[in-house]
Amino acid sequence: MKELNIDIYLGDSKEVLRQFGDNSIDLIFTSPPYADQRKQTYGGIHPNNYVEWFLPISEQLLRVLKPTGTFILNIKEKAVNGERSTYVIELVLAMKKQGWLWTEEFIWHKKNSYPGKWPNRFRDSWERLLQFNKEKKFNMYQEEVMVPTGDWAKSRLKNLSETDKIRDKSKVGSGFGKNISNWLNRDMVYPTNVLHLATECNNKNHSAAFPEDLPEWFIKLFTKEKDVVLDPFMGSGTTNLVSYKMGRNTIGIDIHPDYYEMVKNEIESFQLILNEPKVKYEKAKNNGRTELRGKQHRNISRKKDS
Amino acid sequence: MKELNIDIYLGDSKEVLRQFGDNSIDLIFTSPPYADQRKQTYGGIHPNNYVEWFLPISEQLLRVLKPTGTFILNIKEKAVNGERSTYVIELVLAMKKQGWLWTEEFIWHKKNSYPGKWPNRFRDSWERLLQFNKEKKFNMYQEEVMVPTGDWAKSRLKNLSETDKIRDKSKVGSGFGKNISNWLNRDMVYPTNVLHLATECNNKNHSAAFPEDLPEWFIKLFTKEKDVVLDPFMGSGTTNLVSYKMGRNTIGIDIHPDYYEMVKNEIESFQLILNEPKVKYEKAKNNGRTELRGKQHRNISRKKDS
DNA sequence: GTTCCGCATGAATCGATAG
DNA sequence: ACTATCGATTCATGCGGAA
Repeated sequence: MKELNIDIYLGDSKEVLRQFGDNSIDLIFTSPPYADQRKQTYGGIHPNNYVEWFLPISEQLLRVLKPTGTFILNIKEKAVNGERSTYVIELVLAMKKQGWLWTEEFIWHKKNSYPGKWPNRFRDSWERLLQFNKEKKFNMYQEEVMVPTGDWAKSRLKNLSETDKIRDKSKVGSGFGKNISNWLNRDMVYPTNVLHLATECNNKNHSAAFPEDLPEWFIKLFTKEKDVVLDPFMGSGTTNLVSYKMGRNTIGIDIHPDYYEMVKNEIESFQLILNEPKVKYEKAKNNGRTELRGKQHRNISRKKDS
Repeated sequence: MKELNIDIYLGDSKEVLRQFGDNSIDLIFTSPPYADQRKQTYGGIHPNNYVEWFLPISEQLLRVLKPTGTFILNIKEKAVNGERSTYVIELVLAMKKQGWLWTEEFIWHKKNSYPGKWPNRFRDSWERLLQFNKEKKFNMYQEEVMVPTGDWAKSRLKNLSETDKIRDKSKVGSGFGKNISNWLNRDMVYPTNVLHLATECNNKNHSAAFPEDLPEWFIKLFTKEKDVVLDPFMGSGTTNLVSYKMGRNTIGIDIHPDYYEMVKNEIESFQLILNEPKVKYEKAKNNGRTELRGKQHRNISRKKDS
């Protein structure tokens, strides 16, 4: 009998993270608030202060990440005054000085980017997925994200989408949609470092910053079941919910009480819907990791039959 | 009666460029030699020295570019010792200090990237196309690169490319986009900052660093006919040949004699094939710009009926 | 139940206006 | 001069209602 945990915390990540032990996280996947020119906005960080704001947090992340773990940072600089801001690339350099290895930069090619027309610029339709590691050797389960080969898959998938109305995400790019891999388990190849998927607009009454496919792909690639996935900027909790669905333990932190409450409610309704008939719920008991937790945090656990 | 020039130079760009006047170039499109870890390689620059090697050249480029002009730098850092090198992002910061505006970063998503498999990374299938400008206002002819609208493009453009795309390329003067917009002049939308082109590998017996579509797209976007396109790292001369086909004046510089000779021969055979029946050739006469040229350069001009 | 059309909605960006 | 706010522009997607 095993337990899966979703632990969410209300507070500043650089403070909350002190509660966690060294080398305890397998994957950090997060999309921090992007820099905002407006200084006094709720949650906005000015581009000029972004690096110094982020470094204390990444310092803690470096500490809690396992040596075999990976940190994926989803971010994109905005255009300010006709130029691209440089705070992201400055952050990369600063994090290297902090001790991180900058292993790779994935590209998220957004199919439906925000519209608009300007005399000097086209629509911004991609974001960075910066991969950082502590060591050169890290866990990577490449087979989990293999995709069907080009020609054969194209024709097959075309018929599929015409008949079954399967969404575009199955068709393109880098291995999203597990139904495909079930049918086409031959002629599979490894994906590339360009991911091609759409931004889900708003499925429910809350809008996620990124589609579920995005964290799902990296969770498959860098963790196995029972591993621990951390999102230090939880937001609407997409990373944590996806992790939980995929059988990973997960921790979310956010400084905004409304996000905290929203995810808390989301988890409850989510678990009720998913597991009503078969699984029994209970409040979490204390175990090794829970001893360190602060009062604010919420811990929801699910018993799994095994 | 107008002349179109292809001028190619043998020499170091930072020296050759001194011959050119300020504010005389409309577009710089180039793919410089990538950094190479091996110190003594022919043409290779060590990552640690890359920025200091490039800055004297970009200083000249900043001088010769028109205030309304654009500099597109095609580059991608390699993975060295398990990490992405940082010389490209350091170069961006250094060029900003030099006076350049970092306007945009396009992504070239290569459809067929270099094959390979590694335990800690996937195939690299994208490159950066860094856009720099002198002023916030610059020439941009966005209508020239419009593309068919979404759903439609997938089915129709595919047929197009299979049957008629090759014929379009071999045609002189008329741009690739012109034909499309004639046939599909409704439902056209502006593109994004992600380019999705295949890498042509087998055009001739020499392999170009990038497909012709890539410089063609930026030449259409940032220049009009009779404008001047410069490639300070000419290589096999793709940028210059495409520019010439599109009715732009073009200048190429390369430090390697074999590249210089190859492009020289290429230009001659290219022009013979293209214009044999109708156009007469002659050695270039001196005009205003030619006065400044050194002995090494080669100037080929074509008389156009008007 | 399908299919199709209309409409709201985004991690956007610029230029103008107002303080 | 410098900064905050607002309107205009634009398009892929998902959803709801209608045929």
